Formats: sequence, structure tokens, C-alpha cells
Amino acid sequence: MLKPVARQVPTDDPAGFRVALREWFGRNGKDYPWRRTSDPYAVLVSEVMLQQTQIATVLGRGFYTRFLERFPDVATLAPAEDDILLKTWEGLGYYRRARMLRESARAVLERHGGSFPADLDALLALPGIGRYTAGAVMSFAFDRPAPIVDGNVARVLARLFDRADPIDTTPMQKWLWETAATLLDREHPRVFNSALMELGQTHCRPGVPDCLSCPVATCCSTREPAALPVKAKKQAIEEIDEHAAFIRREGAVLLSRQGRGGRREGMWRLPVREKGEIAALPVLHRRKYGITRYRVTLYVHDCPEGHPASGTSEGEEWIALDRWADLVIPPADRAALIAVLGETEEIA
DNA sequence: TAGACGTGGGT
DNA sequence: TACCCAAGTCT
Repeated sequence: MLKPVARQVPTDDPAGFRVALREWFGRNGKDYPWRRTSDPYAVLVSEVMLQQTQIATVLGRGFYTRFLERFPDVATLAPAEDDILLKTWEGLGYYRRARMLRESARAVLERHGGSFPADLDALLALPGIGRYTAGAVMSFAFDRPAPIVDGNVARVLARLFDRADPIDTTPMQKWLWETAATLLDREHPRVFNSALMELGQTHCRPGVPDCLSCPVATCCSTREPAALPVKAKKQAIEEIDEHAAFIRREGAVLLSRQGRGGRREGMWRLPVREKGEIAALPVLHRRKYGITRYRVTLYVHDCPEGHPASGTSEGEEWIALDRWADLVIPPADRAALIAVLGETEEIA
């Protein structure tokens, strides 16, 4: 694909850049629910859900709407119990986000009388709110000038300025934030930041971008947009096996609640055993799933009551068959449970 | 500061 | 199928 290569960069004519972006966004900006509100709480919920999570997931699977229906404001979120909170977040991943959102709601009640502060440092001091999210709430909710740099903005800026330095390094991060601050339209921060991100999501998308109709192609210096941004090499994926026991008793199945400080804290899983304990038992189900840097193969073994591995240990409980589906369970375990229970029903 | 933290959509 | 990685933050 041939792409025009500009001789100037956006900082050569910041005013022109802002106008081009604003006009493009005025015609093409998408209509997301969080763009229809200036309620900082609702904006924060959307931003936290969207951390490392695609819009299609948050919107398409109803997480955003469901969460706001159940927790419409800080006063309803602050006292939420873990179970109900996690149930609303189930399937979204990065469950710590949900707890930190609740901690932020509590902090807003305690420190700010229930109203979000329109102040970058005060927002930054709230749990789970980093530089990006603080800037997003400032600009999207309050329409106050604060730069933001997320994956979209980093890609757009790296291409506009033809910067091949890895974006996940300290110096490049510094440059990205400084450049975002320099370019920011201080008269229209909400529209500017929305537009910059949306440009990265539409025309300036990852992989092969659509440069021919890009509204700011006249100040984009890269010759090979598809090669940008550069990222530091990521760590290798590690293959691991998990051996879980399907232990069933009259009307109940043994499940294990994940403990404090660990992965997926408070959620329920099939009880995992040492491979040696149950490897010899028949495999009822096999499933692959990814978590962080691991590629996990989950084996579910049929473990009869009375087998040495069927004894319950810390955090494990018998859950009635008509109740397990209401628990908060990771998707892989839920799918495995459905498959295994379905099979054994047929056998029975 | 590098690694942990989840899941699913896109290719 | 396999791989990439997304509106990041915390420790």
C-alpha cells in the first residue's frame, strides 16, 4: 500500500491538527453510552472496564449496562459484597479492577463527600486509577484539559511522528505524554481526546491502517505505518497442565473457592489436584485456555468418592447441583463443568 | 521495573 | 489452530 509521506508533523501546526481532528470526529464520532453522559462515575466505570479490554466485549456482552443498573452510583457500589460485585464482573477478567472500583467509590464518599473531584492529582490518588484513567475522567467527564495516552494514542503518535523507538520504554513513554500534552486542544479536551483515540481505532488501527482517508494524513511522516508502533519483545508463553477432579456426590459437586491474594480471588473452580494423585483416573473433559503468560490445558478427571483425591481441603465445599451455576466461576471452569455434568447426566 | 493480572475478538 | 493483543495499573 502506498501512503503519502508528509513533510511536516502535527506540532508544526497544532491548531490545524486540532481542527482537522475535531471536524472529522464531529462527522464520524461513534455514539457510545459513556459519551452520552458527563457523570464522572459512569465515565470511570467505562474506563476501568475498557482497560485492556475491547469495546466489543464491554458493550456487546452487556457488562457496562448491567453494572450501572446494579450499581448506579458510588453510594450503591461502596457497600457491595464481593459475591455480587464479582458476579457482575464475571467473564470480564482482571477482577482486581472491580474491587478497586469499589475502593474508589468508598474513597470518593469518605474523602470527597460523594462527588468525584475535577482534579487530576485527586483522581490519581484513587485506587485503580492511573495516569490514563485520571486523564480520561478529567477530559471525558469534566471536559477539562488533561492529556491521555493509551494504546491507540501511542500508535497514532508513533506513526504521525514516525518514531520507531519501542513505546513501552520510559523515554518513549515520556515523549508520548509530552506530545499528547502539547497537541491537546485545551478548548475542547473531551472531543480532542475522544477523536485521537477513535482515530487509532478506525483509520490508524493496528496492522494495516487506512491512510488514504485519514483526516490527518497531511501531517503523518511515517512511510511504513504497519511497522509501527514498535514494542519490546514480550515474554514467552509457557505451556502448563492442570489436573482437576470431578467429584460428585448425591445432588452436589465439590468446588474450590480461590483464596486471598491469589489469582481469581473469591471465585469458584473445579478442585485442582497434583498430577500424580489423579492422572490415572479417566479424563472426562479436556480444554485449553490462556491466563496471563500461561497456556493451560485443563484435564478434568472422573474421581469417585472414596478415592484418595476426593477428600476436601481448605476452601473446598460441596455445592448443590441446582446452585453451582449462580456462583462466580471462571469461563474455562464453567464450560468444563457444563460439559462434564452434561455427559454424566446422559450416562445416568 | 519487569512481571502479574483474564478473557475473547480478529486474523 | 495459533498467535496477537486490547480505552492499564499495581507492586
